[in-house]
Amino acid sequence: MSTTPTLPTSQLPAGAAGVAPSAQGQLPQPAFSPLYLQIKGLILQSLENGEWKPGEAIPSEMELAARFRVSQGTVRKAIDELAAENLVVRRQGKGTFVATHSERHVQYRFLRLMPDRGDLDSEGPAQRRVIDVRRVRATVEVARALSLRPSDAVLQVRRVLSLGGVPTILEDLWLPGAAFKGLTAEQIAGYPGPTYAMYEVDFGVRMVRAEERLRAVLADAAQAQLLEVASATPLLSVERVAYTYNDAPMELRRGLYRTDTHHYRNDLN
Amino acid sequence: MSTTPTLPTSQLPAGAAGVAPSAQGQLPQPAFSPLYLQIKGLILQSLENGEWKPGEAIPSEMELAARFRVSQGTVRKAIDELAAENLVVRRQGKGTFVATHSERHVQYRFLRLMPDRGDLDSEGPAQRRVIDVRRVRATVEVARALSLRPSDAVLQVRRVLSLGGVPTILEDLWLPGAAFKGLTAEQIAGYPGPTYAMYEVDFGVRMVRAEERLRAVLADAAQAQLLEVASATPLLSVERVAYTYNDAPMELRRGLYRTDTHHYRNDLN
DNA sequence: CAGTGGTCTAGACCACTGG
DNA sequence: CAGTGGTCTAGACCACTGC
Repeated sequence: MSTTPTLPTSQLPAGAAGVAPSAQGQLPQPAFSPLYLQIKGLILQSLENGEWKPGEAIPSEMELAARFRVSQGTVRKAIDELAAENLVVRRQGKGTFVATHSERHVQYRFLRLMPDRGDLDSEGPAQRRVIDVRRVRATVEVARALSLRPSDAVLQVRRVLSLGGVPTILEDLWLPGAAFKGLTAEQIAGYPGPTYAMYEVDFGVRMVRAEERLRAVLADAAQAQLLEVASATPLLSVERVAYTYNDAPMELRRGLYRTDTHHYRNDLN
Repeated sequence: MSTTPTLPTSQLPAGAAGVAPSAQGQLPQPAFSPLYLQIKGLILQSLENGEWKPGEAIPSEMELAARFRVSQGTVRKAIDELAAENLVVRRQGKGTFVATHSERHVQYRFLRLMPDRGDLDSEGPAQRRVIDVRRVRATVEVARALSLRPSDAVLQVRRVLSLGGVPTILEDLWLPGAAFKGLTAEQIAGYPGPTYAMYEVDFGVRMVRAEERLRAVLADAAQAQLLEVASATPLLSVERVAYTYNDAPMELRRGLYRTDTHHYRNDLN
């Protein structure tokens, strides 16, 4: 990436603001897009294209300003939004880095389960026990959640996570077979770090956001056994769809959380 | 500017009361505070003092810039943060307004329960049925959550919310007796709008953020009857502490949500 | 020390709202 | 039309990091 193939839609003015929102558009949505949003889009494209890999630094604000022929302030505002969305991380004095799940600090980025006393760190690293990995065809529900066709190949994983030595989470994962070809049980069980970090490293899939739906359910016999609780124990069901860039769903996950010693924490504002 | 050659380590220009980040502390944290954060603090103070009431407009950016003797950009950055925290709302062409729970748009600001199909609006307004209001002494748990002394007076409310005609949420509320003196069952049941809006209007208490802890539990006999479900039905327990300014807790709430037709939705990023 | 992100200013102009 | 928030620029300086 040295020369500059950028300037795809070629709108970036040299010295003037503006960017002709639209000629005499009769559309109900003129869709005025300020410059910094266009810059944000361009940077986003480079992130998606893998021009900079997770953990790497992106060019400095000055460099990007020169590249896009805008002022530093405009680049700054674009990066501000990307940072707010956790797509990049700013580090004063060092640079701006592509966010990654492979960092001690942001481990368990999507896990909201907390012990009633203390914090997750005090319980040591989570123990993963993989129960089952199999290739199946997507059910209607899985297909819809992952934007696949029913009967498309899907990897299904079942595992138990133990916190502080106690089995606490029973999870079923569904992954599009195409993107995760060759995934093995050993990979899932043995990877040192978050599973989402493994997705990045081994498959180039970077999860950017997720949506969860929570319900209270009763443990059936099989679930109760795996979690070492009585049958009909109430469990917190957490259904999660995780997305990469462009709102593309890449993982469906259904977790059953024991909430006798832990709780799901959420901050509202 | 006139008399402001930018200020090294914190300080406010003439006129406004400074905030002096910290005395010559020997702390390892020098606590450098940029100008815009000091301005934010001053605006925050005015919000707390009630200089501008919920729903009212605050002075324009230009006015505030003049008042604090800083540039518009600095005021802007301060307001940006306040807007990000939902303390104020910006409206282009109109002004910046003190956020309020009394708006159709942001109704149910803290309620994350969604019908499995459709949205909350499609079910019409929630029906409130107040079961009980009484004055009690704070238990140890309630006292801790609300930063009170045990045996301090507390208002306890029990009510059932029905969505689309179906009883869906059983809630117990605990409010500091001092701040909510005179609260009646009629006020709670009859107020047209969110309960948090009633707190604002009738008691001058504005909730700014909240923390929730979720668990899966089983309905006991009394709860089951009120929610019209079988005993031992799994329910989502949502324990919420709501805070006003200065992180002062002003309400403890424990909701039991039916999750057979609804789910608790959470977006992660 | 140079390079990075972070703050602050001053001024210009644009988009939106309401009278 | 005037007033408000929103965008953009250019330049200066500060705080932090690493060599």
